[in-house]
Amino acid sequence: MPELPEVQTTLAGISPYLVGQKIKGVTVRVPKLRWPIPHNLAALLKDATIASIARRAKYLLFSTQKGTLIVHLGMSGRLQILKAFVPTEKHDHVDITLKNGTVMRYTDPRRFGAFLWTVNHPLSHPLLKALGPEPLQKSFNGQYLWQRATSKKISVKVFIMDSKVVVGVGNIYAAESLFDAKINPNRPAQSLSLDDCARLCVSIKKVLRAAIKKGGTTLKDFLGSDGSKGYFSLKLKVYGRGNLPCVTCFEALTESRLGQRSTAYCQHCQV
DNA sequence: AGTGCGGCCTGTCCGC
DNA sequence: TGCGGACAGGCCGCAC
Repeated sequence: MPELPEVQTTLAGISPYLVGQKIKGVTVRVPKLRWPIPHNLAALLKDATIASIARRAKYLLFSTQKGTLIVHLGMSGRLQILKAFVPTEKHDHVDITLKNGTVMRYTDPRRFGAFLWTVNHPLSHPLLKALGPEPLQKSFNGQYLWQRATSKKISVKVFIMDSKVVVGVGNIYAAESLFDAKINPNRPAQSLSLDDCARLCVSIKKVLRAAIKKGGTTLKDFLGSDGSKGYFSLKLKVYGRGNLPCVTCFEALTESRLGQRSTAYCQHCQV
């Protein structure tokens, strides 16, 4: 499931093949994603040149002179670059074909992803305008997090997964970051000290950077944008390891649910 | 305003 | 072997 590191990896994987290229045509086979793909997307993109591709949170922004294509990979979405003909399979919903013959193919079994179009500045789009800071930028720091946590009764795990607080921290990385910072995920956000918040910020940045470096944590749904099998070996310390021994103290990890999400942590190490 | 949760989907795994 | 149900998950949007 693409989290921020996977989206970043996808961006890096597809950019060299797409930026500066002119679009020959777009085929939409299944328009029913999280929201319907605009019915005229093919007409909008035909003959457009992809000037640049950027990432904001988990959204990919394809800029053209006509407007911006906003893509979200949802839970199971994947973008691949095809340099030769490959027959479509069941969940291949969109092809964007370039004049040079290269195809960017979107595959998404669960169809939680999105293809949207805007002629305005993409960051002013309703889905993007209220987003919190990027986790890797300097303004995301202990002071900021501590201020935002004031009077917040929700658990710190749910808090850091709120995209209005900080973007790109999904369930896996929230659990891993809290373990790294030695903070119990059940603690109310407002109970965190400034020092806790500073440690947590450092841990979030550390965990995300490590994952980006490894090319993203790769679960079964993800393939690299070049189509190669991408089982990267990022070792998760708590996520999915309920009842297994803590890597630090060897006590059994606790697994519970927080905000309808499975949460694993060490009751001994995380205070 | 802050919080909690339903819904969107399909593949996989479990128990009967 | 087949089948129903639980579960996984990002994130919007609604209800309290």
